[in-house]
Amino acid sequence: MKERIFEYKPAEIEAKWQKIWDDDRAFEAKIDHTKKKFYGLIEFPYPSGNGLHVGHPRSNTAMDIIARKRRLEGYNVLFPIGWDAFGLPAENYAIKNKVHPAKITAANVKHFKEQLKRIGFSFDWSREINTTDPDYYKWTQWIFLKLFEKGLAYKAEVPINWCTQCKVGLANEEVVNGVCERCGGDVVRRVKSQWMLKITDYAQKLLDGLCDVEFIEKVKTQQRNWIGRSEGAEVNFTVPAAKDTDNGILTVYTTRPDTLFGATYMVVSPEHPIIDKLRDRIENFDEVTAYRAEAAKKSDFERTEIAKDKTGVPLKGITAVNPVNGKEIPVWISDYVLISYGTGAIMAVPAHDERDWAFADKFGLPIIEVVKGGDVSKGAYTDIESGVLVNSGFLDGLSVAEAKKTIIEWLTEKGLGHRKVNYKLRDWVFSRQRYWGEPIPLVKCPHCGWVSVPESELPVKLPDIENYVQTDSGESPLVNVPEWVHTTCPKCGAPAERETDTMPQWAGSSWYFIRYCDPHNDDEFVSKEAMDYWLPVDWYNGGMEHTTLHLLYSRFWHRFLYDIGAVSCPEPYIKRTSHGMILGENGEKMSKSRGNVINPDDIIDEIGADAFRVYEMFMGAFDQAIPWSTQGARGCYRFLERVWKLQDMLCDSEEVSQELRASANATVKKVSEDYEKLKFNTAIAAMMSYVNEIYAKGSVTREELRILLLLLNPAAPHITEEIWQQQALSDKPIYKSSWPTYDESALVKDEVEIAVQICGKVRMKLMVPSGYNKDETERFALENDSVKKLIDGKTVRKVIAVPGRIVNIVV
RNA sequence: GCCGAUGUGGCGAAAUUGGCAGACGCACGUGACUCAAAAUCACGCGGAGCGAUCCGUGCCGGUUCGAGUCCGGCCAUCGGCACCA
Repeated sequence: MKERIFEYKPAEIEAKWQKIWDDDRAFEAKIDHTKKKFYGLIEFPYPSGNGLHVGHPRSNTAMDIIARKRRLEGYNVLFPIGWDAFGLPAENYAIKNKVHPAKITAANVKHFKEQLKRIGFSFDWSREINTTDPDYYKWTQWIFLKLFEKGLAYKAEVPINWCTQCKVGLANEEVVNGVCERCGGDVVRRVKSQWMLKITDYAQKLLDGLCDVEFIEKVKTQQRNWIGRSEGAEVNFTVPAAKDTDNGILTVYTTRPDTLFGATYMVVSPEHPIIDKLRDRIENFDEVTAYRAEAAKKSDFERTEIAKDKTGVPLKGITAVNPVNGKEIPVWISDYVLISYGTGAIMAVPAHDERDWAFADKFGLPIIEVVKGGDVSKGAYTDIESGVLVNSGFLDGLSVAEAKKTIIEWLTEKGLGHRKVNYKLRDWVFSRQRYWGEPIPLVKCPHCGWVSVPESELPVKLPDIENYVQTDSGESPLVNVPEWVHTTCPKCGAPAERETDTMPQWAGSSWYFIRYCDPHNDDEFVSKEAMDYWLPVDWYNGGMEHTTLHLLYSRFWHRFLYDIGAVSCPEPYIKRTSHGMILGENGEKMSKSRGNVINPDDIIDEIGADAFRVYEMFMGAFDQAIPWSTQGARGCYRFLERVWKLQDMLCDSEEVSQELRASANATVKKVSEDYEKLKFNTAIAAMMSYVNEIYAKGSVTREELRILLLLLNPAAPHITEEIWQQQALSDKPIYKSSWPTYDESALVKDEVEIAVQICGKVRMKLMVPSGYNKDETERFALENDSVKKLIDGKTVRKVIAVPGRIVNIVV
């Protein structure tokens, strides 16, 4: 082996190439209609004070590999980056230290940017955006106004989580096990007037849209479950006592209208309006009131904690009439019926619903079997496949499916009910009583009501304030800025007040991928040309934790923008994949309190960005949670060092080239395919094997090295560029080169090794000329002397031959 | 409780989807180099046995010439949802 040229010094090489890419503006995307576009997206980070952690680069490196590969394949690639910078940590820091959140955010962004740049991602930094930039949130506000104008934003009284110690409203994510995440104080529900977005209007569209996109199945399933579509019927029961109100009708929602004959009582939720309307007719109103107060006091947490133990109170003096058979049944209230779903009232069929059964069992209510197949004295029979209707008049003898159809037709005809679809999806609570968010651009006028701020006056900027703490009543700190709050009505000019609530963190991230297409446009949120060229996003990778919030919210906004003609495709993302979490070395989730956090800077200091990137991709299956191993990362450094030292093994022997050709071709095929399937671990393993093979031979030709460098470049861009340049493998750098192709015919070797089995057990291995078919392989094996010896004296009963793999001889 | 995923060496994991289980890497062991160590290179590395062989992919059963992979029934771990009628 020749003397080594010089040592592998990642720090020098990486700084050098990062500068070259910057100076060259190598990854800036420009619209070019002669080229096919590829838009690759990763979730833009929240620039937290802790800096980057090793989880971020997993997603980023994966998409960087795809982006770099696409460029080599000739695509015009958009791979942008930005900052999701509104949010609670910056605000909490501001409250504590009386520093403007913008200041700390800017410092964090600077730190994150340095860290990301060190890793060598091929982001288009010229398109960097920041959700807290007024030039950005101007358009977030603009989209909100569109929603408002279309009636999709409305104000409603909804319960929020209120921390009794901090005296602040908390987001659901901040409530952990019923107490405040920060101070451990009790969290109670408090009704507040909030801006809501009518995402429920889009439930069906968001569900249908899933059919047209390539999301991994897990994501689709979670979104479907979250939207929670169910088909059933609304049925009107008459309540004679309520004749004067509601026309004496109480409507329920049920997915089992077929069991209508089995309804033995009704339950309304404690919040149901009918209770107050019937107050004079309810004989035990005091008891009912006490129960309602008890239910209201319970937090959501308590309600679910005691989910299995049913409670309730009968509405004495009130009965309902089952429309199908005229039977009078009692009416109860219980908190197992939710006011927010269906009609807030149910018909209880204890024989065929587990919750109703538990309730009936506890309070001694009658249980009538109407679907045969189980033992309703022991528990509810809920099977809908095999049962047959009984005790059900004209439904007797029908299957559940037939009975459903028949009863719905009957109800519809008589005007007693109709088919109904319900969704679990709730409207989106959109306001926060916080400072560090986009101001909601509305003005409340005593004469005109809520009025939009005119587009020409956007953005409504956040004013500078001193104190970021919410008021005692839980209002946003913006209420303490009278000169900002007091304004005039844009419609009538009368004195009016601005909305002081701000938007949630999800707002800015619901459309950022659109802004990336045209980030510096002052006149529109995106130009038609940019949007038509770049959208939709071809491939979006991100965490599973965003499946039901960010991913659903952004699909909602995009679909809305499509409906009003502002964007030209209905779905924003064609393909969505997810990465697994990186755990600490002890296999637990990385966290400061566990003391198992790995700082990427330390790793890069030791082994360089390339080895860090390679390790993040090699450590295990991309979609699974994997514990970090610094030793394992060092192994990847060793691999790159071995690649570096291939420079000492260069030769121009025809023979060496011949011998490596088949492996090189196989590696191109394997790596090309595995990168696409996000199977980075096996792609890198294949390159390692290829390098091991070269070491076994002791030399490599320029062409075979060239192929390896191209394949490895997306994962380890710096070292591969440097070797490429050192060895003058081309007059242009790799990032301006082309992805290697493979020669299918060169994949075939002269001979293949197959296994010879006797009765399913491997007895020996045999080299067989490749290209042999089934019969030829079989004959070849049976004529082999060693094989003959193995089956000597036995009767061959059957031979199974699989060309290129195996011959199994049954004796 | 419901939905989803996973279960393979000391560890992270592979296995062309029914065809040689453990590729690749970590850790470990032996040797070479070295005064020595580190680094590097070479070899070994599921278990039992000197051996030919036998056993082995969470457990029990089945289909098949052949099962990590398919079918039936369990167990365990992780993630999401959770009184949604």
